[in-house]
Amino acid sequence: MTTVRTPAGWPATEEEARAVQDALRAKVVLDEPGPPPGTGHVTGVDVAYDDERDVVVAAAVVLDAATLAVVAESTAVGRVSFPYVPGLLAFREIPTVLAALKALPCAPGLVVCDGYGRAHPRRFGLASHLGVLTGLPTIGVAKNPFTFTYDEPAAPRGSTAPLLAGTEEVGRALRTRDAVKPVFVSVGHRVSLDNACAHTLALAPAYRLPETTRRADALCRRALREAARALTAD
DNA sequence: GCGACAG
DNA sequence: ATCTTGTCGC
Repeated sequence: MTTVRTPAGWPATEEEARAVQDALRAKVVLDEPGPPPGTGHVTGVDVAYDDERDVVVAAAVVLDAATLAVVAESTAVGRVSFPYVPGLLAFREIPTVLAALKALPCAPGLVVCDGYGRAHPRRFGLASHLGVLTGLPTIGVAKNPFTFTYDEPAAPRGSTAPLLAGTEEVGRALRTRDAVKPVFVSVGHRVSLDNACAHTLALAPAYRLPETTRRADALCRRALREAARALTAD
């Protein structure tokens, strides 16, 4: 597991962090469809915390998009680089996630993030931020609607409803299982919203959450437990 | 001003 | 995110 520290010049205040988002937002690419679902690699990234010990662990798990088989995985440990502030989640997760992505032995392909992309107060959530920093196609799949509104999608798996900021569609509520609470999909970087939803559905054949997030979540939790055990052992 | 608020 | 046992159901 690779170790990272907070990058020099990392925002120290909420005001600085918002300024970074406002500056980087112009670099987001929204006019590319992105890779076709079911081809190449799809990579899930997730993070687990131990605020008590000031430890954060990120995991990246690469799947074969056609079979959903695990192709490669990596983890990285770091220090908590920012407190949790709604709208500024990226500053808490990104340094360690970047390290995990860099530690992968192969190309990540499409990156699936836990959280939002365009569905964000300043249209620059975690997935957008990670996309701009890496140049990779990214999408966000969140478990909650944040502050946005939506009408309940129809009951069958595959049904969608717009996720709205006022009248602007910033993402989509996507039903991945019949009659089960939808997930909330938004575009990160270099992927269309239609394609982001198609990928998410293809990645969730059996459970509400995409296999990418499930795998990354399980891996970073296990790695965090092991890291905490190592710190306690001495 | 107050509360809500991805993880 | 994280704290946490059993339990109902396929």
